[in-house]
Amino acid sequence: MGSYAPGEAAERSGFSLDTLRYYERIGLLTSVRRTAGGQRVFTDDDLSWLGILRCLRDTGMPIARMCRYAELSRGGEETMPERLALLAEHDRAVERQIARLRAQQEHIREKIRYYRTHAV
Amino acid sequence: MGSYAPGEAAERSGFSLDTLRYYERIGLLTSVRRTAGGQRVFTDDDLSWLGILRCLRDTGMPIARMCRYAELSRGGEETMPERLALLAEHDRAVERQIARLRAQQEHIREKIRYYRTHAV
DNA sequence: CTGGTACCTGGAGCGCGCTCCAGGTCAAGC
DNA sequence: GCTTGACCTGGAGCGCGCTCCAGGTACCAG
Repeated sequence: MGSYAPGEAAERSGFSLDTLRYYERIGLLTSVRRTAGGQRVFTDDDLSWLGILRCLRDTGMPIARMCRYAELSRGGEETMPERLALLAEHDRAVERQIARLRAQQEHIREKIRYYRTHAV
Repeated sequence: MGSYAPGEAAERSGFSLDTLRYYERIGLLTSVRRTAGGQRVFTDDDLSWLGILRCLRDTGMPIARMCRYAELSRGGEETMPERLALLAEHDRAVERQIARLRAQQEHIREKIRYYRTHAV
């Protein structure tokens, strides 16, 4: 616990090394320390931030929006309302996404039932 | 009812004209008739096929897989089992997708609750 | 000290699913 | 007949989110 080499961070977070470097470049990941020689060192905090990113990413948040969230998180307490608003809005987006998936899934199931009864 | 100009087909299906032409190029849409002058004419059947494509697309099926489905649909009765299998597999994929969304949504909601109680 | 592997950087490239463009054709209304 | 707008084709380009590469450096094991 406490500090992880890049390879281990990749493994634990589920992001590739290239993706971790990419996220750093675009400002999604800013707090990663370095050794004297310039190698990255990830902390538990970094990993938990990556956990949040994974969660937002997997639920379809565009990277630009994640960057906005990251920016707010770097800001102080006064960004709390906006962070909250952003997450709440995303929560609603996920809800809509699930509802649409369910509806479309129902159509697929009808199609399947149709095949089951009309074929063979 | 029965035949639609490209613009109307686009409007009714929700796909852009360019997307309709693209789907035709890659073989997702093969039955569209033409006027003597070469303009497309869409039928109700075309529109209902487009409805299926929209459904598969919106639930995240890759285009290559939709092409496979289209190919099977052009085949005879004997492709029924494979079509059925393809749809059933996709249904399971959608189910997994929804489950993952729900799980991640729960994390987001925890985060929101955290902000609500700790901030302001 | 040496070897080997893990890591570094900047920048180019990729795969998907469209989207746009140039330059021309078709067709309905006046 | 003429205009006007919708449509045609082949092919290039784009936006996203990575992914790969070349050429070089760091660090640990023996």
